[in-house]
This record gives sequence, structure tokens and C-alpha cells, in this order.
Amino acid sequence: MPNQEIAKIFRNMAFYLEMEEIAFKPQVYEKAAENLETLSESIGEIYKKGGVGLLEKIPGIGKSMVAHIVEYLKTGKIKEYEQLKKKMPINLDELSGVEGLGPKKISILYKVLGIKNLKELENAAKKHKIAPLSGFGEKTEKNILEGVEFLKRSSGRFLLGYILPEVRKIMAKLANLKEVEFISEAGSLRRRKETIGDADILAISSKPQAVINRFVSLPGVIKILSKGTTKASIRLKEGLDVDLRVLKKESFGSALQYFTGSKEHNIVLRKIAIEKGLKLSEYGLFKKIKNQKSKIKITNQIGGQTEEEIYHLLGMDYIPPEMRENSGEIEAAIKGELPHLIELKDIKGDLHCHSHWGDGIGPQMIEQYIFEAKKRGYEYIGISDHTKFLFIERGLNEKQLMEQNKEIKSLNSKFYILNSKFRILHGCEANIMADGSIDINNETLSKLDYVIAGVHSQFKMSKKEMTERIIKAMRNPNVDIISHPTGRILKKREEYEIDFDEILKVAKETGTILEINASPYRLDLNGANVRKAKEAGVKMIINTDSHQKEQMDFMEYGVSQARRGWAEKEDIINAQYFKNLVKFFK
DNA sequence: GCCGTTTTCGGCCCGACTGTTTTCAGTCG
Repeated sequence: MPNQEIAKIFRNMAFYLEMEEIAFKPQVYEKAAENLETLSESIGEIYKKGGVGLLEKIPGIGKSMVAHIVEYLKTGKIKEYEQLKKKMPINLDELSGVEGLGPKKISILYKVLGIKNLKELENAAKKHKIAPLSGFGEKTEKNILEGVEFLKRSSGRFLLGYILPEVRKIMAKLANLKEVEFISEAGSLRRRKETIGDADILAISSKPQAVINRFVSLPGVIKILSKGTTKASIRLKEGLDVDLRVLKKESFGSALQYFTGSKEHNIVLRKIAIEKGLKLSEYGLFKKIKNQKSKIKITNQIGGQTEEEIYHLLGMDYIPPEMRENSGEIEAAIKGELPHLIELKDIKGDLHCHSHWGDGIGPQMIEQYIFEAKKRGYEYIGISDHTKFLFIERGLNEKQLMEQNKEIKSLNSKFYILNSKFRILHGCEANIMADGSIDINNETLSKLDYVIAGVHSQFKMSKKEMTERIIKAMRNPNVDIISHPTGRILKKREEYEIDFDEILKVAKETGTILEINASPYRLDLNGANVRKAKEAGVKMIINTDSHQKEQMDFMEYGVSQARRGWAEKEDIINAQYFKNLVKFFK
């Protein structure tokens, strides 16, 4: 979709305009970019359907923006942007990624020293050319150098599945302090984004200094980035930055709301507050009162202890953190039409587990998975090893699958007697070949309880070919589930190109289930695609793709992605009881 | 440059920290 490409250009234009110190325009380009990004329909399609008039209906898009969009659709370029780039030929992504560098500083660095990229920035800092610049200084130069180092080392973002356990460890240590009344994560971490830039923690305490002191002296801290009376930032040895803010009880709700974001979500809430004659900040919800001289004076905190209170006072239902992206959740909350999001406790089984028969890591006996599943209160578990095409993953052939089937049948009778409710299902994760066929014959597939099929090779096909390949697999009468439908590996591999709308259409038609792969390296479907699938009426399943029993804990990440995609219990087949689950299998 | 049930002109979200200044700009979230 060109939406993301144009959004990116608008964002960069906003940055250039800010470098030029042009007022207000930058925010408008920024806003236009945001709106394009959250659009579910391709901008090209919209233009085809309704021309310039329909484009202008997109919020934040006016005459000039439409002209830019049309120009891009026709020529693949935006002249004004090209001119800006020509005027300031710098690598925006690199330079703006450096902590502490914004448009003004980058502009000075380019105009005075001709710095265009990270390498040149590093050289200039090392030669102490930056400190003498007006507005800069020794400290800034040092920070820039460290920022460059940090960027080179960490490439910016971390996986949710890595960060959340780390932050929970830190929170547990702080929660042990008697000075800490309550503690929570905030920011994109609380919204459960798939990757996190840095982690935010909020705590309630009447003795903030004690909490701050403990925080900056935690084991693993390699650098104290800042330390104030109520907030501090640390860098852990893995290169992860963690911010802590300590607050009083009366503003905890508003602070949690504020620091959870997203920024876009908060901006809209603030505007709603203003419309109601209120002011929302991290310290609370306040009533604005004009005094005699018509100078606005702020008094009366009317809310802020809890997030619920704030949302209610603003005239809407409480919005779960995972939904706070300003993508329609506020409108839904005002109308009282928010979905009842699926929760971890709704999950009744995990149908994507790799055992010792295949490439399970170590001795992943099926019994161990059963034990872990029962520990989690599941009602069923599914074993699905790779199949023969994936030779290096010890994929099973037809004969081996049938042998495995025997073992599972015997385990089933054993556990069925021990606990009449628990079931073991036998599936496989078969391979979708380049031509869309499955690497296991239909006779064998039909003997399994269910079949997952996934693409594990030849990722670089054209969009049309890849879409046809998956569609053909979905039309196989034995294929029930498509695993990790877009094939991305976070921070490593892009999605392969597919026409997702087309896939949804055929999934609906054939009753094929799409997987929300809960592995922190995949999280595929992502939130946006989950939402599209839900809207298309396509059922999904949240699977951990476990290669060892501990990975069954990944379920939490899958559920959070489903929540980011507004999924409810009804949309997810492994949130259903066994007798209803099997109805979804072909 | 976009928007509009007080407006087609005059507004655009808010507060804190850092490092630079000598009262504040830039950046961040």
C-alpha cells in the first residue's frame, strides 16, 4: 500500500519544515501522516473510487495534501519533498534517531558543519567540532557521541517478549520497598506494542527519593541517564533504557493514562477535555475557571486517581491500553460500543506445539506439554510438528505422522480416563510448497485432528504468486489453519508480499482459520491485520508455536496482539470449549 | 496547511528536564 510510503514522506516533510522553523505546517504534515497510516483502505483505491473529492474527505487531508497524494500516485514522487531533500540532503532516519537531536539541532549541524549522516556526526563529535557551536556544548557533544554508540549497538527497539519479563523483574524489586504503594508499567509496553523503544514504569509513593535511589542502584544499571526528584532514567547493560516516574496517589490515574499514550490518543482526549471546559494533564483532570480579569485560572481537580474516572468524566467508556492508538477507539468508547476484548484467561488450549518427534528443543515429550497445559488450566493441547519438506527441522513424513498418531491416541485414552475433560489433539504444521500444494498427502492429512499449513520457504515471490500460493493451500480440504500468515520475523525479515484482503475473502469462504502466532519474534498476524480479519468475519487462533514447553508462556503476547486488533472471545477459536473448537475444523 | 453548531480567519496539546544560557530554546514523551 502506498499509504505507508506517503505517510513516511509527509513525516519527513514535517521534519524538514520544522528545520526551516516554519510554524504550524509541521504538525499538519505530521497529522496527515498519522491519518494515512491508520487508514485501512489503500489510498490508491480511494482515489480510483472517488477521485480528489473522496481523498479530501480523509481527516487532516486538504487540498494541498490531496495534490501531493495524487502526484505521488501518478509519478511516484512529490516534487516539494524532492526539493526539500535537495536543499538538505541529510539522512533523516539516522540523524533523528540520535537521542537529543531534533530538527533545530540537526539543521545547525548541517548548515554549519555539513553533517549529513551518522558517520559524519560521529566524526565531528570525536574531533570536538560540535561543542563550540552556539546552543551546543561539551555535554551535548558527549551525549551525541553516546547516542550514536547506543544506536549502533541496539538499533533502537527491543522485542516485547524480551522487555516485559525484564521490566517485571525491576518492578518486583521496587514493589518490595515499603515506600512503594503501587507500581505499573506504562508507555508502549503497557499498550503491548510488538517492539518497544524504551520502557516506562510508574510508581505511587509519598517518598519518591527513596524509590528513585533504589531504582538507579538496581543491578544491571550501566548508566544513569537522568535523576530528578520524581523521575529518573537508567540504561541497563543490554542497552535498554528504563524510565521511572514516582507520583502521588491523587494523580496516579491521570499519570498512568498520560504516560501510557499513545500520544495521538492523548491529544484527542485533551481536545475533548477542552471542549468540555476541562484541562487534562498528567496531574489530573481540572476545571478551568476564569477570574475577573478574564485571565484563565486553573483550580479544582475533578478527577485523576484512576484511569476509569478520567475516561468516564470525559464522557466515554474505559478504553483498554492495547486499543489506545487513536484508530477509532475513542469514538467507539463515546458511543459505548467498545468490544469486550479477549483475555488470557479465556484461552482454553494451545494448538501449535513442536514435540521431540520433530524439532522441539531438547526432550520435549508430549507428556510434558500435557502437564504444562493442565497447569495453565487448558482444556486441550495440540501437537503439530513440521512435515517432511523441512528436512533440517526434522520434519515428519506420512509414516512418522501415523506413528505419532498412535502415541497421541494412547496418551489420549490415558488422560481421558484421568481427567475426562482434557484432550490431546494431533495436528501438524505442514509446508505450503511454492505451487500451493501441501507436502503431505491428503489421505494422511485427513487422519489428523487438524492441519496447520505455513509458508517456510521461497519468501520472495511476487504478490500475486504468493497470494495464489496461500489461497490454493486454503482450498485444500484438509487445511484448517494458516500459520504466521505474513511470514515476518521482527527486526529480521519483512513480511512476504500478499494481498491480505484477498486472503481474507478466501479464508471466509473456505472457513480457514488464520493464526495469531504468539512467538515474540513473529506476532503474526499483527494487531492491524487481526482487526481486518475480525471485520471480515474470519476466525483466528492464538498459538505459541512452542519449541519447548516454557515457550507456552508466549500465549500472553499473542493475546495482547489480538487485543490490539480488537478481537473478542468469539473471534478466537481456542477460546472456545473443545466441543465447539472442533466444529471449526474442516 | 487544516479546520469550523460561537468562527471562512485565527487559532492550532501540555509539562518537565537538560544544557545552554543569564531568562530560555530544544527535545522528549
